[in-house]
Amino acid sequence: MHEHYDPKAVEAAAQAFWNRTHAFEVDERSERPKYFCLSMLPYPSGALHMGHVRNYTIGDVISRHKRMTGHNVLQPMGWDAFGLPAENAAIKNQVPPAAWTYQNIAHMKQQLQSLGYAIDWTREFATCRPEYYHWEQLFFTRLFRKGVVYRKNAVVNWDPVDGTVLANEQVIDGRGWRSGALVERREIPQWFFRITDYAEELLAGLDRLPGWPDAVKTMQRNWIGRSEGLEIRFEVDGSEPLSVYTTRPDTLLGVTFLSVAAEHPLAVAAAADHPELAAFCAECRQSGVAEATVETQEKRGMATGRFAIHPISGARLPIHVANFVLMGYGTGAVMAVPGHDQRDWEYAKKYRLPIVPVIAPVDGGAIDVDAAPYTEHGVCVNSGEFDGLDFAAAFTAIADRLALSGRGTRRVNYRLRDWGVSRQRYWGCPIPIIYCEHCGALPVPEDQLPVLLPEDVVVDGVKSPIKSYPAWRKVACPGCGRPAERETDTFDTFMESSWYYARYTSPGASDLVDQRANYWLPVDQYIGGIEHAILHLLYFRFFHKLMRDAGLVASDEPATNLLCQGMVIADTYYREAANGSRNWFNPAEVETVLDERGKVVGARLISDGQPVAIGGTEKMAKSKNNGVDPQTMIDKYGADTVRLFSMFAAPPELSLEWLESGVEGMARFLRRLWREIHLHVSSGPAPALDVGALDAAQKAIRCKLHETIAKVGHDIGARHTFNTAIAAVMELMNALARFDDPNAAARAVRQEAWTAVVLLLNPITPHIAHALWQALGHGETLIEDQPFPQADPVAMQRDLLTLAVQVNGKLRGTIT
RNA sequence: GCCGGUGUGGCGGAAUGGUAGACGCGGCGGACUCAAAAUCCGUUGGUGGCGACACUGUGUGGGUUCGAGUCCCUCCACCGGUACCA
Repeated sequence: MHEHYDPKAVEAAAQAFWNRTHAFEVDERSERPKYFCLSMLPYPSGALHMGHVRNYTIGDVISRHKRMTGHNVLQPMGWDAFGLPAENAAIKNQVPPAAWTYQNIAHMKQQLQSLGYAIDWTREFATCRPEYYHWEQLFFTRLFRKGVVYRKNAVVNWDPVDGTVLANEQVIDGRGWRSGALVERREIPQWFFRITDYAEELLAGLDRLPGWPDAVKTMQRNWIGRSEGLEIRFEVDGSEPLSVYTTRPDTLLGVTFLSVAAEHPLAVAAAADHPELAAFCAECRQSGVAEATVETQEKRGMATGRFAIHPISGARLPIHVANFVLMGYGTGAVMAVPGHDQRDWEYAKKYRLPIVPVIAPVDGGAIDVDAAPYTEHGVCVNSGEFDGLDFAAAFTAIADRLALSGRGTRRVNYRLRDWGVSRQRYWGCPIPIIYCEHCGALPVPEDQLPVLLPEDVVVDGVKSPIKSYPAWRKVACPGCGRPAERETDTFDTFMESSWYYARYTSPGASDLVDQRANYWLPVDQYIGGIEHAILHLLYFRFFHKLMRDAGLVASDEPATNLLCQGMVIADTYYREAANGSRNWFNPAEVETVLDERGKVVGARLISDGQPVAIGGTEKMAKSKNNGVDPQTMIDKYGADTVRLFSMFAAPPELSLEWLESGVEGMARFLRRLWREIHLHVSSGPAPALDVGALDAAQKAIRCKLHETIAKVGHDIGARHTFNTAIAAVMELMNALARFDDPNAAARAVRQEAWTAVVLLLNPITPHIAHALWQALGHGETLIEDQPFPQADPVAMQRDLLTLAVQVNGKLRGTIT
């Protein structure tokens, strides 16, 4: 054993050993129970960032720990390789998206490997390869035949100057990010999945996922947004009736006006002979489609001059066009009850529309709807025959009354909308559809799949290359053989990430998966960022149910346990230029100025010694230049130190602040561990441990050891609080370092203790554990095949206990 | 706007409703050194006191409890999502 810890040599040796012995390749032929540990696959953006390091280290710690507790552990890795950034990079660097992507994958794979993760690399794939998306296309054509997918119009952000569709991210302050043109809403035909057919099951399934965080389940529940209400038909003078949905039919008599979307047929018709309204509608369309944009913009509207008839009172109600009502979400029309709805109240105040109270508090208290809307449930007033009814009774009475006249139907409604999967972009999986003048839209026949995406293209940032590529587009109709055209839209990249987990189980299968899927699935532990709480994780669950209904998998849910890790953040520093723009400096270029207590009172740039402003601690991002490159850290400190800090600095769910002094502390810990074990090993061989012959101090050390074993096992295995597990090992090491008893029995205690420490740390810092395991006399073996230490309850029995004495909740002394 | 989360020393954080601040970083003092680095030892929430110790302290304001960082309500700040970033 070397006297000094040399992470480079230690890590190279351990990784070479794992590669040589194919240590982490697994299959289904095992006596052990299976354990599928999955981390969300990375988008190959160019280089690994700290968020990846954190995510994959958590997964690796869980994987290695599970293997040491007797499981057959699968930990795979792949690449979510389609997406918008590749097209942006293509324009900037004049490289085809495919070439850029493959280059990034090669680089990032090498970076991941330097971190020593226990990954079965034989199962790796990139989602942009036909060997992968072939099966996605096949599945889509099957779902098409089954009726799960359909085509309809949907709104997109339209850049009228570039003549292209923009992603929400590409709309900055209502303008296209390249052209600067005011963005418009425009309807175009797109492909949809009937996810709303699964709304009820997706909702109910959440109750059977005890291993998922409550926050995620709550967000998904609210997103699906099941509600019970009434669909009400309002007759309209000289026009088709308007349908609206409400969850508050008890307020029906308080409706004083209706609002429709600018794209609503009624608005379009009314605008035809009303130039002012036409101008307003055009203005309403001049906005992005993002919900956050629509819901936070100033609420505006205009009367159409049309009137609806109240289905009970017969009153004439003005119909307005409003910018906060969107076509395609619901019916594109809403009824307004300004007395009992905040938004309607504000709108009525602004446009001087009547506000009528029709609900009063149950306790008979007075309300003034002119001062503020009363939005609680109560009893009906000013509602004729319904007066005095509470919410439930009024709901029933009004529903029955409207049902009789054919003007209302009870309906369960979901906030969830069908999943639009069409994207007007190049770098994605081609949608396998052919359009024929005579036969309509037909799926590409199975024997003609995959529809290959050409990779050698020039991207100009305006139009997808395959849209202006006739040789690719023109094809014979699979129905009648006459000339036809391919769909040139590609899939939403959430498609690839909705089933990749299943593909890992069945490399080489001639379908999405084969029978091996049912050995490995469901995923036992899924790990990824909380930012995926709704969209990805809902599509992921939905796709699993689609695969189940196609007979491909047997389970109902894709993953039984979910861990959502927080962001990685770092300090930001900047100088303001004369024009107000900020120039950001990387934390590595800056040193902080401290007061006499060690509090940060300022910062200066190392290169010129002049002050820089402190901008707060934020998510690592290029825009703030506060990213810390994992590679630099690995080169400087070694992978184990980087892994250790990632796990120690915060519990996994919280954000993690990257601080280099903290990293140095972890390096110090590993050096000290190495030195202590070197000291122990060079003190000579340890005799067998005779528990009955130990003195009090030796027993106390064993007690501490076994308490630590119990805590670490619980913290890693059950709580996933790796930070407290590491803290416990540090405490133990501090105690062992102070325990300098030279006699033979103490050496035996130390041998037991250091052996356990190495095993406890192995999931977190596997390279140094590999080296120290050998140093402790075990030869070059795979520690993951050793059982994880088990606490001995006899050793944990304490002779002394400290009790706190409280009087009225205040500490007044302790008794030993 | 709406949905979800977070808030504890100088900093990251710890704490089954029962001794707030484990562990680490930083600071301060010391040892070693010609010196520095590395390493080691001690100390470190605030205020008062020579001291034993006392008081005070977990974003704000209230509540429940013998006892609240922890449970309930209010407000504030920040973070994530908001359906075409992934």
